[in-house]
Amino acid sequence: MDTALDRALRVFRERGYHATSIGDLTAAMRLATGSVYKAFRDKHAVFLAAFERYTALRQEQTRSAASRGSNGRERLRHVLLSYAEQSQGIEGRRGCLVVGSAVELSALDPVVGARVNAQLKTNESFIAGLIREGQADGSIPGHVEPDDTARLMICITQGMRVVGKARLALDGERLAGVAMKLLA
Amino acid sequence: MDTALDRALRVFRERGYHATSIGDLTAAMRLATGSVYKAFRDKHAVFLAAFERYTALRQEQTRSAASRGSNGRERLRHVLLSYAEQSQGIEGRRGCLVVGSAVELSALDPVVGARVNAQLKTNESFIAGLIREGQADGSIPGHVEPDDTARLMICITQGMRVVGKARLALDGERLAGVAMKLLA
DNA sequence: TTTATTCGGAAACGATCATTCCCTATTATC
DNA sequence: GATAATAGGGAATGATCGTTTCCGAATAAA
Repeated sequence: MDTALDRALRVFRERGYHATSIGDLTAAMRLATGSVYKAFRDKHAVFLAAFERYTALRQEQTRSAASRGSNGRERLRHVLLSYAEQSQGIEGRRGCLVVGSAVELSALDPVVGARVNAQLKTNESFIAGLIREGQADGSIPGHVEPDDTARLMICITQGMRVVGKARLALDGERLAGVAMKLLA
Repeated sequence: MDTALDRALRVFRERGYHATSIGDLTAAMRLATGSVYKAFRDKHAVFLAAFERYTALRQEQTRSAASRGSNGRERLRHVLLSYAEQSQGIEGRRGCLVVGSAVELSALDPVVGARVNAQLKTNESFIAGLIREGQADGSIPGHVEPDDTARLMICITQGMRVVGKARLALDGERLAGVAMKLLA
C-alpha cells in the first residue's frame, strides 16, 4: 500500500495533478482501475494521500538534515544544503509536490490550498525556531529578525524547487554560503 | 488581438495550462471556438503566444522598477520590491506564468521548457548586471559574488510567487530589507 | 470439499476534452 | 451594385477523461 502510494507520488510530482490520468496512475502503481477505486474514493483522494505521505517524508528528511548541525546556525545551513540538493538533478526535475500543488491547485482547490498553506507555515516556523535556537546558543546575532528571515528563507527554498524544475544548476555549497549572509 | 491575448493570459495564469479548457479560453477571450482556431493553430499555440506576451510585459515592469533606483544597489532593491508587490494580494493569487510553466510544463513540454529556462537566465543576468553596476558605482561591495548572488535572488523572486499563490502575506519592505543583506 | 468473502482486472459508461467543419455576416474589389 | 474573400460563430466529431460495474481468482471459514 505504501509502495503503491510512493509510485503514485512520483507520477504526481512529475506530471502534476491535471496531467496525470487514471491510466498513468494505474500504470505507475501496477494496479488496475478497479483496484485503485477500491482503495480510494477518487483521483482527488489518491492525490491527498500522496500529498500527506510526501510532506511526512520530506519533513523527516529536513529534520534529519538539521540534526547534522551542532548549533542553530549550522542546523540552518544543513537545511538549506538539503533543499538545494533535493532541488537538483533528477530529483529536482521530479519536483516538489508542495510547490507543484501551490502553483497548480492552491487557487482552484480549497482543500489542497489549505494543506499547502499549512505545510508552508510549518516549514516556516521550523526555520524560525532554528534561528531562535541559534540566537540562544550564540551562533546567530540577536538583531536578526527570526520571522522575516524565516519567510525569506521559505521563499528561497521554494524558489530553489522552481529553478531546479527548470533545469538550472544549483550549487548547494555556494548558494547556502551566500544565503547565510542573511544571518549576519 | 492583444486584448484577447491578455484575457487568455489571465486564465492561463489562474488555472494553469491543463486545467484551462478551450471553453474557458473562449469565454475569457469573448471569442467562439472557431475564431480561436482561426487565429491560432491549437491550444498550445495560444499558450505560447500568451507566454511571450507575459514575459514581454513583465520584463518591461521589472526594468521600469529598476529605473526608479539611483544606483545599482537601489535599483536592485526596487526590483525586489516590485516582485514582492506582484506576488501579493489578488495579483499574487493570479500567479506568475513563468513559475507556473516551470512547475507544470517544464518537464513535459520541451518547447515551453526551453522558453522558461531562457527567461530565467535572462532575469538572472539582468540581476547580475545590476549587481555589477552597483559594484562599479560603489553602492555594492566588490567582494559580492555577482553570479551566485543573482542565482539566489532568482530563487527568492520565484519563491515569492509560489508563496504568494499560497496566500501567505509578503511584506515587501521587510522582505527586501532582509534580502539586501546579501549585498553586504 | 464446499462455501463465502475479499481482492484485483477489464470492459463499459457518460461527460468532457481538443479539434474540425460549415454556415453567416461583413468588408473589400471590380 | 454584384461578387469574391474573409472573419467570426456554433454545431458536430473522435478521442480521452474519471468513474462505475461486473467478472474471475484466490483465500479463509465451515
